[in-house]
Amino acid sequence: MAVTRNTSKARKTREPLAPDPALGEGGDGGGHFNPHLPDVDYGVLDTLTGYAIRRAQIRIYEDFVRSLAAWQITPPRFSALQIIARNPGVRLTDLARILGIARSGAVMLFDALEAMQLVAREPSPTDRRAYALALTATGRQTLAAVTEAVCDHDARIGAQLSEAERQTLLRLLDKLAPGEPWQS
Amino acid sequence: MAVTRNTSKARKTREPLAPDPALGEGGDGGGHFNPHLPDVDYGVLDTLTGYAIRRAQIRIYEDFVRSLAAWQITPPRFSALQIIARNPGVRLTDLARILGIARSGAVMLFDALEAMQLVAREPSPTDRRAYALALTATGRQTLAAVTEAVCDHDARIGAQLSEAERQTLLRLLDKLAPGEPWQS
DNA sequence: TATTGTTATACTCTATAACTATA
DNA sequence: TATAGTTATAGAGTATAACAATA
Repeated sequence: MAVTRNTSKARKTREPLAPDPALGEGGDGGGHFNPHLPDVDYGVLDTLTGYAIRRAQIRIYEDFVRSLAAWQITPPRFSALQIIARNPGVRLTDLARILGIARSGAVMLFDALEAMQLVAREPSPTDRRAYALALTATGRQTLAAVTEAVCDHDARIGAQLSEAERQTLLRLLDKLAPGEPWQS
Repeated sequence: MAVTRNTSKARKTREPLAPDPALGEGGDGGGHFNPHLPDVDYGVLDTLTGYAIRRAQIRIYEDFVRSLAAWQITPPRFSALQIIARNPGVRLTDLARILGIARSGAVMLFDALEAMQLVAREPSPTDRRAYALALTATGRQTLAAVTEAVCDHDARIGAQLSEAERQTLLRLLDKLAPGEPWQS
């Protein structure tokens, strides 16, 4: 089937997905990731830029999901909400490209947010194939609160750094990930 | 079933998994992730430490997998090989804790490396329940070549940075991800 | 009773490919 | 012919829970 906007058939909404079972406190991998256990020789891993970033990313992801659990908001969902809020009328294809995921993934991500009443598909004024993605009123209110929680989380993870250090970190990370791929 | 080490029944070896279909050049998400498209308003995302790290991590992961495709080595596989090489006799439970994954995941990861003839289970001298994990002769040779390729990759992604900047980056990332979780 | 390795199962995420409607 | 959105399917990766052997 294709775009069912103008038919009476209700769209199949997807259930809001669980935030991330990887972080359940229950049993096995339940604890917190410790990036540097004592009595362990990490070898070359300790000298690699890539591993240092991976370590940080795991910890940040954990804290993000914990901090936003009450809203069922994960990092990709927050990114999508921000992009939609700041770029009104983006299409699903745009969203996919911006987030670096496949179009089908963008549809699933958006469907989850739609089931949470945070976003809606509006008709594109220029292309009858496409939708203009938008936040609902609820979505705008929720995003305001969520953004505050995300900024709190981000401040918490950066608390060990001075503001000057944090700016330096952002600048160096930006240089690390330029627009064009690195030369092979 | 439990530990079948001393029986004649052959263990079920797992096929080496494909490196990561997410990076296929074929169709949809096939291109390279561009962390900062023009004409897109990223809003608060541009100010978040967490998003900057996520951007960098995606790009680094892509380049890692591309660089190591010939060996079928992914970041988790490389980490596991390094840990086993530098900490002879670690058990599967140790490996899981070090890498921050569940024990069942460590088994699957190790099984994949075993199917590639890079590692082997040796009897633990002190605990008949456990194995002492070790590299095979092939594993040691392969790891030497793979480590060189990984270091080349890491140098490439850090090429935009001076060595002083790279050291600063590592130091700041280390401060960001300390041993203990951040205070809620 | 607790721990080690193992297996079964489930779920998330992501991709590829085919399809409909429209450009 | 190409593009937008959708769906189906498949795969990797991770988790939880139960189990046998051993501590």
